[in-house]
Amino acid sequence: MNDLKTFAKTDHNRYQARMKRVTIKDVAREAGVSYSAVSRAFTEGASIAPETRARIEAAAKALNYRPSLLARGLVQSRSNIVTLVCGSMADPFDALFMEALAGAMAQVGKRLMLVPASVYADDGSALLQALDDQADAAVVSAGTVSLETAELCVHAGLPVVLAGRVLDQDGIDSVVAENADGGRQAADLFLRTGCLRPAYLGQARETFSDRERGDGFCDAVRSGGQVAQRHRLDGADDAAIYQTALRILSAPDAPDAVFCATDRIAIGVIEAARALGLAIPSALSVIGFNNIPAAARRSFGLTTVDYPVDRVVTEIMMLLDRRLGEPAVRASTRRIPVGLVVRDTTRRVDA
Amino acid sequence: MNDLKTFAKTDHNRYQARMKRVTIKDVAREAGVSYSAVSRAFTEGASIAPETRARIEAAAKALNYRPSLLARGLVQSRSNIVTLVCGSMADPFDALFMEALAGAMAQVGKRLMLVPASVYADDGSALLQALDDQADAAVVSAGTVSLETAELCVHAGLPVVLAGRVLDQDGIDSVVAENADGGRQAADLFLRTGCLRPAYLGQARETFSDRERGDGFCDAVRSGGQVAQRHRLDGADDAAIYQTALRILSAPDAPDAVFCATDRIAIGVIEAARALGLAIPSALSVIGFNNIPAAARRSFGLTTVDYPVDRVVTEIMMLLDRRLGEPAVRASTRRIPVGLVVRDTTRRVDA
DNA sequence: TATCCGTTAGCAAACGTTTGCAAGATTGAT
DNA sequence: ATCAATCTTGCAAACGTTTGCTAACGGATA
Repeated sequence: MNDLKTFAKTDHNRYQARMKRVTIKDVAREAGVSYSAVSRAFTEGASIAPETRARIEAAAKALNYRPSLLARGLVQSRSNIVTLVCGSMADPFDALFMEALAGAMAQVGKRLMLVPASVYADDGSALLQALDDQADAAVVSAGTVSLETAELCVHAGLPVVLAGRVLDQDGIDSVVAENADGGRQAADLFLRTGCLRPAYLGQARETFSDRERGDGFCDAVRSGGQVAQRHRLDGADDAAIYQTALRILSAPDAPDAVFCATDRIAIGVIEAARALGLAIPSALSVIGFNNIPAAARRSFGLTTVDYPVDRVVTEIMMLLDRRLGEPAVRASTRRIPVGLVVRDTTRRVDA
Repeated sequence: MNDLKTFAKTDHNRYQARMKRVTIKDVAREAGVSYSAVSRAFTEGASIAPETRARIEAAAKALNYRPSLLARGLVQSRSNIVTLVCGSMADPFDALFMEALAGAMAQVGKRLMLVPASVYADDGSALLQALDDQADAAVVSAGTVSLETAELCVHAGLPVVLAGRVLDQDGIDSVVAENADGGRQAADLFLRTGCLRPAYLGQARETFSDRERGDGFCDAVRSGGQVAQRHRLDGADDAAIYQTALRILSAPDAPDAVFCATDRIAIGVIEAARALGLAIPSALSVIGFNNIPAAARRSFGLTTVDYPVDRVVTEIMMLLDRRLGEPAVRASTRRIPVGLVVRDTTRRVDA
């Protein structure tokens, strides 16, 4: 990607041969009205005679007129853009979340602007992009968001909703899974199916959800009178997942049941177990989190904690709706209930 | 998602308590200069005394000033936004493509605006969003794009690059895989490993790439003196893939080798084969396309045609760079070479 | 000291909309 | 026919920038 270095430096305006845009004035002239009339013709419920509107619409169509969202955004100080600060798409869950969110936004006439957290300094500055864009709102599903940045957004009246973490800052809504409960459910199943050495396997870098899941799991295991190992990935990609799983499963005190922070990790564990000749679920039980489509594949049949992405998106939309209507409303964090879907990587519970 | 119906209708501006934005004028007042000076302080290489610039930057920082991209975009008629018309993210390849593209754009100071093709009428109107946004460019990786719409974009001076298809319209660049060659390579491997009833399995709705892959494959099979079956999915989701595969593999004249339009389809075929007790690769060979991470998993070990997503993104950036510098340049379509990566779903070729 | 040139700063006009206000047109009732 | 009330329309001022032009201010040269 070295050729990109020259990209920004090239003066792309040298050949400023860009066509002049068809503006509201052109339409006005064509239709023989003032240009405020044209504006009104395109605003639903504005005070304009049906016949005039028809004439204007005809003129607009003839000229291929399209309103400039930039100009509109400028004067309304609202852009109909929602900024999504997102991370890697390597986990299918994240991709599906983004798709669902984009769809929901489109339904309410807003569009999603992508900001990859990875290309910004890890100081929460990615979120500031939303401010620059005059975004109507921001959704953060990855990356750091500092209290300072958050404060800035709140102060600027930018609604921010966090997905997958909560921040102790007034004015910042968030929606997260009932992570601890999910962990508890996983632990319960392990205990009830007679697992003796349960373990938790979390992300390489601890995240909010990751910690909650691990805590919920380990606490529940402890309540059951056992102790849980707690591990962490050596890296973020599939190979690292596999290697970590191999290491854990071939250790002297290898677990006989592992609860993973995500389905993607769980699948790596399944593959490592198979490579080691460990029978699933008799010798090793595995539970994931998210219930991504791959978990349901026959190749894996992964028992997992279902985290319904549509519910997440719906909650986000509701929080946004509420805060857009009433900006000063107290911040709230919505907890999405999760539920075990039992497949083939856990043993039957004895009746 | 029924609650969204009221979303747009709610008057979110009722409580227009939005903080007044810190503008260039505020900074100018604070720094004791005219506001054009402030503008220049933020434009690289502008004619301004270093000391004045420093003072202005200090003032800007003190006030938390952030330039309005809307205003800037309006006057420059350039928004630093690139619109991506995209489809479902159910196939990991698409998600990874998007991630890579977003990253590359971020590196050159542009941001990606998501337009889900599915929410727009199937007449190419999704692309018009790019026009409304005053986007610097548009990338289309899904959905329809009509000649009429394309013509409109070209005429408006909006660079459009198509990913995965070519359009016979001057001014529209595109980058596509050497699909036919990939199909040919797959066919050759099948033939050389002694497969007798090769088949192609394409998308539910035929796409450009899909057709090319199928054609390349079938032609090559024919040149080898055999005939190839040609099938099509019954639906788009994983379940439909699996069912279709089941049907094809249990037919009386079931193929003993199937080349799939994508890895995702190929994985479905592998699973169906296993469910039917067909040994891979002895009883059934399978080849996919794209080489997504899942193909390399031990569970699948899928032989596939590698289509390097980074190359695609690089080409797109280069095409964009070229056209931004010289808008009237002739349209070109870049073909990305593809290559077989042989794993475990095909038989060894006899030396 | 007068002249010229280069650098820096400010003025004001764009960019394409929306929208409050007031005037004009239309309607209906008296 | 008159008046009030309602609808429709146009004017012009925003919105927050960039940028061409001009002026001011130096210093260097003659």
